[in-house]
Order: sequence, then structure tokens, then C-alpha cells
Amino acid sequence: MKSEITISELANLMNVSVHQIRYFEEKGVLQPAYTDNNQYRMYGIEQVYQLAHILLLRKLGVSVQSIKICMTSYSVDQYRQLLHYSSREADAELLRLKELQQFIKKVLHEQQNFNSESNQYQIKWRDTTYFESWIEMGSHTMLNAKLLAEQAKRVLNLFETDIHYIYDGSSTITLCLETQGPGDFSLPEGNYLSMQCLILEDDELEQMIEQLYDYAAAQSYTIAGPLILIERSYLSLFSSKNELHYELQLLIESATKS
DNA sequence: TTTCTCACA
DNA sequence: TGTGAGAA
Repeated sequence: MKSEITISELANLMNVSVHQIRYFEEKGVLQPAYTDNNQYRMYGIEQVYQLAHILLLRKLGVSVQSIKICMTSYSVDQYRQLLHYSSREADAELLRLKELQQFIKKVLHEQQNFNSESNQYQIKWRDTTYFESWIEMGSHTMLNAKLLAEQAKRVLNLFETDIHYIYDGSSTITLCLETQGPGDFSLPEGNYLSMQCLILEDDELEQMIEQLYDYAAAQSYTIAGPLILIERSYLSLFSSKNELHYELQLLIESATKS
């Protein structure tokens, strides 16, 4: 009985595809022990170890091209360096995954928030928030790709964060992104009249804004700041319809509420 | 089942 | 750096 195994047996054993094993052979990193009369590649225990080493080096981020050099000529010191490098890469990947998980949690949290508060007026306390202004545009301009490309400062993870549109009554709207520390400007802490809404058409948004002002007037709230429109486009992605998720906010002076 | 080759992401 | 498909 032969002690060697066929390519599919090796593939099964090592949890890789037959294709991949042949690919390693083509690149000169893994040769079969011998080729049988029927032209089948046959592999022994030595090749099993070799393949295990190749797969480990691939996990460490070594290219197939470099694996040959690694396996034939690397010193202990060079392997040490490689391990250090891979460790740093793994740290970066961990960070990336942690950020992704935070984002997912945020979406889940915001989704729940949105569902329970949609189309209801609320008073929300907001701590001082700092912003970096991102795009300035005319109050009747629509956000378009050209504007984004030409005017916008480069931003990481576009549309994965809340975008604040600040309507301060002038002829321009400022699109801002929240920052941790002091940025270009800030919104004061205080009570904000808030409403979350789902919008299909742009004119619906204008109606919502009007309604918010009407409601504020009816409640005799004194408006003490600009209109803030928060766009959460990442929420729209995860809802079934093509609706856009917005929140409208107005700073009010609660002391003057009758 | 395996081999080889070409196309494709 | 692989994978998929097709013919032998």
C-alpha cells in the first residue's frame, strides 16, 4: 500500500483547494513527491509539512513569490523580523475590525432610536458639540458629486458618519462633521427641539422644516440658534425603502417656554 | 478523479 | 492570488 496521497486527499487534509496546491507547484514552492503512471501527483509526509509551512507563511502575509526565498534562505533573525512585521499588521487589522464593530453597533443603536422616535417632536439635551466645516454651499444648491469632489475636504469613510447641515439664515449652508476637540466652530449645549423623519422627495424636507418651525411657534419656544439638519445616510442603506433618514434640530431657550 | 489551459476578479 | 469552467 502506498504511503503517499493524491492531490485531493492532500487538499482535504489541509483544508485548501486542489487548485491552490497546483498553483503553489506552478510558482515553484511545492513539488509532489512523484508523479504516478497515470500522471497523478502524489504527496508524502514531507510535502504535508511543506504545505503546512507555506500556508503559515501565507497567513503571515508572505507572498507566494517570496515564500521560496523564505524557506530556502531565511535566517532566524529574518524570521524574527517577519514575525514582528506580521504582528504589527495583525494589530492594524484588529483596529480596523474594532472600528467596523463600533460602526455596526452604532447603526443598530441609531436604527432602534429612529424607529421609536420617528415623526415625534422631542426635546433633547445636547452637550457642546464641535464641528469641522466640510463644504459650504448656496442655500438653494443641491449636494452633487462635482461639489463633493471639488469643494469637500477629504474625509475618511464618507457617509458613514452623521453629516450636519447648518442653516444659519445666511445664503449659505455649511455641511459639517463632528470632531472630538474644538474644530472650526461649535454648537452650544442646551435643549434642542428635535424631530426625526424619513424623506423620499426633497420638497418633503422643506415641509418638515416648516412644520418644525410651526410647532416651535405653537409651543412658544424661543429659537436660539441655527436650524440643524442631520443626515444619516448610512441608516438609509439598511432600511427597506429608498427613504433618507434625517433629524431636524433647533436650539430653544427653555426658560422662556410658557 | 485528475490534468491542463484559458479566462476572470 | 487565487477560482471557475471546459475538454481530454
